Amino acid sequence: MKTTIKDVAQIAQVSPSTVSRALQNNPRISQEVRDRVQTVAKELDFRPNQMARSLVSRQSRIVGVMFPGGATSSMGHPFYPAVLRGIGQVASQERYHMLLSTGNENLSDIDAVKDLVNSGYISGLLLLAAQNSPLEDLLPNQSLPVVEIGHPQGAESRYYVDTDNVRAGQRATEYLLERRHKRILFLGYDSRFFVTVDRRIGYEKALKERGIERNPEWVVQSRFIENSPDHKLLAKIFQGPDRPTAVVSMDDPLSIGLIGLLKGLGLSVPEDVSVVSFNNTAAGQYNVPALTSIDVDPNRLGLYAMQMLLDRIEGRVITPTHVEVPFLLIERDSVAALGK
Amino acid sequence: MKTTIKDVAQIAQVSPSTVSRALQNNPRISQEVRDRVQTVAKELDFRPNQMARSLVSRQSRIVGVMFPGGATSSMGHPFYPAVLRGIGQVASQERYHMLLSTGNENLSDIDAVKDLVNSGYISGLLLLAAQNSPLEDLLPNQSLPVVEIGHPQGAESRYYVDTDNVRAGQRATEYLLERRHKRILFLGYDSRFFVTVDRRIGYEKALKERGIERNPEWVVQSRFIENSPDHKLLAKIFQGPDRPTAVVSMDDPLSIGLIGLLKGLGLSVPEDVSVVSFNNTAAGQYNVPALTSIDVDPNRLGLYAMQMLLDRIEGRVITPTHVEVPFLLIERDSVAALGK
DNA sequence: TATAATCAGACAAACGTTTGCGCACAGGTA
DNA sequence: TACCTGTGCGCAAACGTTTGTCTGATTATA
Repeated sequence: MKTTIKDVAQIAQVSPSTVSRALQNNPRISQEVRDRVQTVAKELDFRPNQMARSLVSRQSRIVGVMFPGGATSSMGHPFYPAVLRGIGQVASQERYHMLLSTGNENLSDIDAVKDLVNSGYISGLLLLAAQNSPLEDLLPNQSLPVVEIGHPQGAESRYYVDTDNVRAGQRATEYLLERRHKRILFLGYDSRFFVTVDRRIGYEKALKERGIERNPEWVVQSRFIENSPDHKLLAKIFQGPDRPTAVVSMDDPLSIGLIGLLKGLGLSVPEDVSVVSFNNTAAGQYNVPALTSIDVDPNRLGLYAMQMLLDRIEGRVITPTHVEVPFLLIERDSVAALGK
Repeated sequence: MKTTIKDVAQIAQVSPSTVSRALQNNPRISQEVRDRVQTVAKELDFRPNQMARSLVSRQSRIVGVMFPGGATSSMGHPFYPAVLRGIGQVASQERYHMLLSTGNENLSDIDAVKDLVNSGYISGLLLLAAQNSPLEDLLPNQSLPVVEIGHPQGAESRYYVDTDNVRAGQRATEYLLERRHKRILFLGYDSRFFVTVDRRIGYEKALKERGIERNPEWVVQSRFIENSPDHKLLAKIFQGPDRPTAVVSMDDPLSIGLIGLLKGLGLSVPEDVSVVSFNNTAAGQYNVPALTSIDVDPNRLGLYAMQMLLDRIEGRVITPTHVEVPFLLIERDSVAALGK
């Protein structure tokens, strides 16, 4: 039998309520009794049942962490573990736990969140929102603090941390422009994912500022370079006479796939085609050529998000409703300057 | 206000206990009432408060997942997310949640586990045990099912899933022996980590079976190839006249570091030195040369462990107290056969 | 027809805490 | 002496469920 508050109370010769207060250092309890209770509690290795505590206090020291498609699918990409790591860092410091939500084929993400929220288990929610979702519907209980990681479209009132993907896309493009590239392809666009939408905006902005006409056919939607339809489209584009000399690519794995495809066409990187990639993964780092890639600092993304969430849970005043985490362009070997 | 069982009871004109039973399809409730209650519950979008439910039933549909050193440090290596992914897969199917434990500098792993166990939050525990720990002490509540991932030394009675690291080490070594290598170095030994201890045993076993004398100085403990003391030791070994022609290396990042170091010495892989690595990471896959590496299938490790844990939690009979997950040697470009 | 057996549902206790309120006792003031 | 004010602690309700036991009604048995 686990030791309960009653056991402590009995041995310390006080009532359960006194034990409860004594352990919280409530000033209504005399120093003497407080010491006695705490000693007994320590001796019995008493650890309050969080379930009971949470039931009445409606506070759980657990935050829900919702991965799109469940942890199952997300964990495949190093971005998510890195975010989780950031979250874990502050969770650990503040003695919070993380409850991972798991949507799957039978259980939509939305239902998974609902379950999480209504379960009463969590006192805050971290939403890794890759896609936009009607969050309002998700949260019958308006009082639950939510912080999103990733930009929630059209809802400025929400709390979130994010990368400024417009600027990131712009920066990637400018980096190539500065090296005299003019024919730049944008690879990995997907209207469902706001990261890519935003980066595309930045990409087009950069082109426009240099007065370069953009070619809509050079925004390629492939996320799965290995498969055929996009494969063929890309092959066609790169076999044409006015082929792109550079690519802004949404993800390192994608870039690596692209490089393989180009090699098959007799084109090499960076000699024939330059590539600026995103996410700065280990795979990209060790690739040959090592990828020049924008690091969006997922670790810090998680860290800030968790801090913000905790501020909200514990009612600390916070001014900003969102924070931007700076990105960093890591220069490696996949970009060459074009001759004059 | 969230809708409670009482709200449902009132509207369905029955008592709370009847609602409870109706929702569990308890046969003591007539079909008619059952239907009525369920309809009302659906209309109100009633989701039982798990906190309350768990308090009385002592069942939470949450399993604790304990990473060594907290999720914080673990998540850096792709092995752990992959395990988590496996766990998540079956958790998702069975509508379980994962509660991540987070030890840190102020809170030892042991205390973190104790907290987790006594919190009452979890009904099972998955222990990613890299190092041995006095598990018995950890579990005052003997009734909590625990499954370990990784071999718990000297406690055959526990439940665990594991890779047969002795055989894996042996296999890696044999793979080199078959290619006529005789001078083989073992890199990354660390007595605190049983994986490496076991693999070393396999390594020495393989050597012995071929009648090759083992050189204790060729078991190098470095895990941090970039830093100096091990760095120097390795440099010295590889600059000697009878330098190793092959290496069994405990981890892909380590191997990549080694390859860099060798390059600095004018030695190239696989021409001068062959490397068989472990963990088959993306980084190793894209490395040049691509690493021949043993995949220990962490995803399946997590999957089996979670299945085993659920079997125990839900009281299903299970015969084996542990299961071995097969490993796979992935052949790539970091090994060359030695001439006759 | 009386009695037992069965059935459907209600009642209430319990899970282990927190917390508002009440009460006794002490000391100070009138 | 009588009254007020604090101080320190206990009592009991509450959180939202589950579950053992009880009750009243129906049906079966003798």
